Parts: sequence; structure tokens; C-alpha cells
Amino acid sequence: MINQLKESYGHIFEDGLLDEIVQVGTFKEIPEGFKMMEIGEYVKSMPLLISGVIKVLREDNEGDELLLYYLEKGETCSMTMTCCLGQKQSEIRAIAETDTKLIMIPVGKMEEWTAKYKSWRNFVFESYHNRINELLMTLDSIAFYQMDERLTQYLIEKVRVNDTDIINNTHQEIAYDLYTSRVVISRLLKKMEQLGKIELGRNYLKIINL
Amino acid sequence: MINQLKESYGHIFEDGLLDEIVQVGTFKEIPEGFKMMEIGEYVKSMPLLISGVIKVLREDNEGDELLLYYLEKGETCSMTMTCCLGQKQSEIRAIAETDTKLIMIPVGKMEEWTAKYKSWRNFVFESYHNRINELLMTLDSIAFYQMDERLTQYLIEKVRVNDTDIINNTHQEIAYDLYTSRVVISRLLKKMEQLGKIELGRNYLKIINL
DNA sequence: TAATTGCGGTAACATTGGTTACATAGTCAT
DNA sequence: ATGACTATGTAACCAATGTTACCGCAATTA
Repeated sequence: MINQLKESYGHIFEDGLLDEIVQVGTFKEIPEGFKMMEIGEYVKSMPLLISGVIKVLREDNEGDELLLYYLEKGETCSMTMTCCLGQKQSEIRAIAETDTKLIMIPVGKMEEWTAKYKSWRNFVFESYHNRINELLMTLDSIAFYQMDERLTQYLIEKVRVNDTDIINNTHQEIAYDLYTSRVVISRLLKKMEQLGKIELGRNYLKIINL
Repeated sequence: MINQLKESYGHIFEDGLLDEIVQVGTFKEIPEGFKMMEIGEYVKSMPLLISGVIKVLREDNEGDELLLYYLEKGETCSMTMTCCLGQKQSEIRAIAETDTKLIMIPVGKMEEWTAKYKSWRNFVFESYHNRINELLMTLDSIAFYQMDERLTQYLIEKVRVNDTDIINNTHQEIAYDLYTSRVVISRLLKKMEQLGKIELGRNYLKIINL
């Protein structure tokens, strides 16, 4: 655990803090598809991501979802932080997009470390800043762009976080993430294929040139 | 300034912190319509709102705007905080919705206070939490609701922050905030009038029963 | 192999909301 | 009062996308 922690966080946390993390943190491995947090749940610990990708979703009244953003190595869930501190319920759902390794930190330490370690404070603020910017970009994409452009952005991001240009999802799954219907996605993907941007197959899709 | 500070923040900040704020803070009065922050600007100080309302906007490529949320008494701009700390550019525009009184805190103090005062840390985290939740609600409203429902929510919120059921705006101004066109707003408002929900006039609109 | 299920392709249609154009009616300055 | 300007009302049209329905094919299972 120490090595993996150092690899992801060694350059941002002070040695004393790294030691404390090793002492109080719990190492966890999460399989792809595992639901790590549900809307309305209370949160008792905060995750530091070592490897893998977590997708964060928002839900409407009918239970349909919208992808907000991905969390990656070296990041944490800001929403969890404030939920922990304020004893608030989660506003979002989090699901492992890939197999994921992380370290869980008990709530109590957060307050303490914020007072004690400058590097922790920076991490926390940086984290909020990044998350807010990602929310703003998601908002931009919904408010300012049309579905074809949103789909393209989605595929580009998906390729980036999974580090492969083959996407193994059904059209229905993509439609869920973008909060639209399968027919709409199939229609747009087919158009992209005709333009030579992607290659389509059953349960997969290959990015050629977006 | 001390009295006004105590009225808005007395119950959340420790006495020592209140003293420091009085010493290093600058009191400011801002007229309605004043642009307090522009996208791309660097920020050198952080506002603590004493009275009034500030509206926070996001802009698309063409320069058209979308209302994100309002800041009120006892609140601060979380985006400013991280911008200050990280020397980042602002991602948003802020405009005084009403005449506003506030205290500006120089950046340098923020880091210091975060280590020193528990009440400041709580305020900062609480602030992030609120802002993220407002962003999520804005996102919900754009992603999950149609324009008629968004307009209704907008009017309710406007009535709340301005504390009056008469809204002195043109349809064009409302359309800007909701990132749509004047014709669409006129159409929907007329329908609401026919349902007896509002009363329409030139440059004003009265809420009857939303 | 036959049956079932899940995925993707496609057509037809409905709805929302954006666009253009023009008319009407307040408001203000002269 | 006249003319200029601004706000609003409204019709007609268009584009994006959501909806429904049905088909064929692949994969899985009986």
C-alpha cells in the first residue's frame, strides 16, 4: 500500500501526512460496475484514488441518470468531503467505471489534517476547484451544445479515461450516460460511421478519427 | 462596518476571526448592475456578502449567458476562493442583482485563517457544499426540465431573493438568464397569465400563484 | 436445432423550442 | 401631437430530438 500511495500522492503530500495516511487508511479494491455510493446515503469515509476510474452520476425524479464526470488516479470526491463534515446526504451516485484501487480515510482525520498540513489543504482546495470546473463543463455541454457534439465529447472523454479507442458499451448504455434515448444515439453513431469517424459493431465501437 | 459584520457573520465566526476581518477587510458598496467579476480575470480578494444579491453567470462561445445561481447575505463566492489560492482565472461572471454591501478580504489571509480558525474552515467547506449543490440544481433544471418548468422555477427564485412578487424585468432579460429567446419567454408568460398564475405589464410582471 | 433474448437499424410521427417577420402599443423627447 | 424607440403579442415555419413501432441479426439457452 505504501508504494502505491507514494506513486500517486508522494509528490503532493508531506511525509508526515503520508505516514498518517498509511496508519489510518484502509486499502480497497473495487470491481468494475460496483456501486460505491448511492444518492441519499450518509458517508463515513473519504476515498483517495490510487488507480482506476469512477463515474459520478446525477439522477432525475424517474430514476434516469446523467453522467457528471469521471474521477481518476490522484483525485478524490469533493462531494464526499463536505458530506462527511456536514453529516449531509449524498447528492450523487458513484459507480466504478473500471476496476479501482483506493484508500479510504475516516472522516475524523479530515478536519484534523486541514488544520495541520498545508499540503492537505492545497489538495482539498484543488480538488474542489477541479470538481467545480468539471461540473461547469458538464453544464456547458448540456446547455450550449447539441446532442451530436455532446456525443463526440463523451466518446473523446471515454477514450481518454479508459486509455483505449475501443469502447465496449451498448448504445443503450451510452444513451443512459447522456440522458437521452437509444434510438437517438444509434442514429447519431450511424451518421458518424458514415463520415468515417468511427467503426460500429455489436457491443463495441472503435474510434477512428473524431 | 463592525455592526454589519456581526449581524451577518457574528454567529458563525469566532471573536478572534471577527477582529481580524475588521482589521484587514475593506467595506464596499456596489450598485445594482455593477459587474463584479469577469470571465478570465484574476482575483485578488474574496467577498463576504453583508446585504444584497449577486448573480453568477456562465457564458457560451458567442457571449450568450446562462444564470447559474444567486449569492446572498452570509455567503461568499467559492470559485473566488480557489481562484485566489491557485492563481487561476475566473470561470464565471458576477453581477450585482441589487445594491450590495460586502467586505473584501485579501487573498493572503485565507490560507492563514484556514489553518488557524475552525469556524473559518467550516465556513469555507459549507460554502463549497452550498455552491456545488446550487450548481447541481441548475444542472437538474437544464437537463431534466422543460422551459415552462424552468421559467416557473426561475420566477420563484427571483421572488425569493428579491423579496417582492413584482419582477421589473423585460422578457428579453429573463430570456438571457435562461439562455433562450425573447419570443419563447413571451409565449410561455402569456400562457401563464391565461392560467391566472401571473399578471403581465410593460417592464413588470406580478406573481399571483405559481 | 429451436426458441428466446438482447442489440442495433430505420421509418414515421409528435413535440419542444428556436427563428423570422411583422403588428400593436407604451414611453419619451422635441 | 409627432416621431423614434422599446417592449410585447402572435403567426408561421423549421430544426432537433424524443417516441413508437417493427425488423433482422447475433448470442445465449433450452
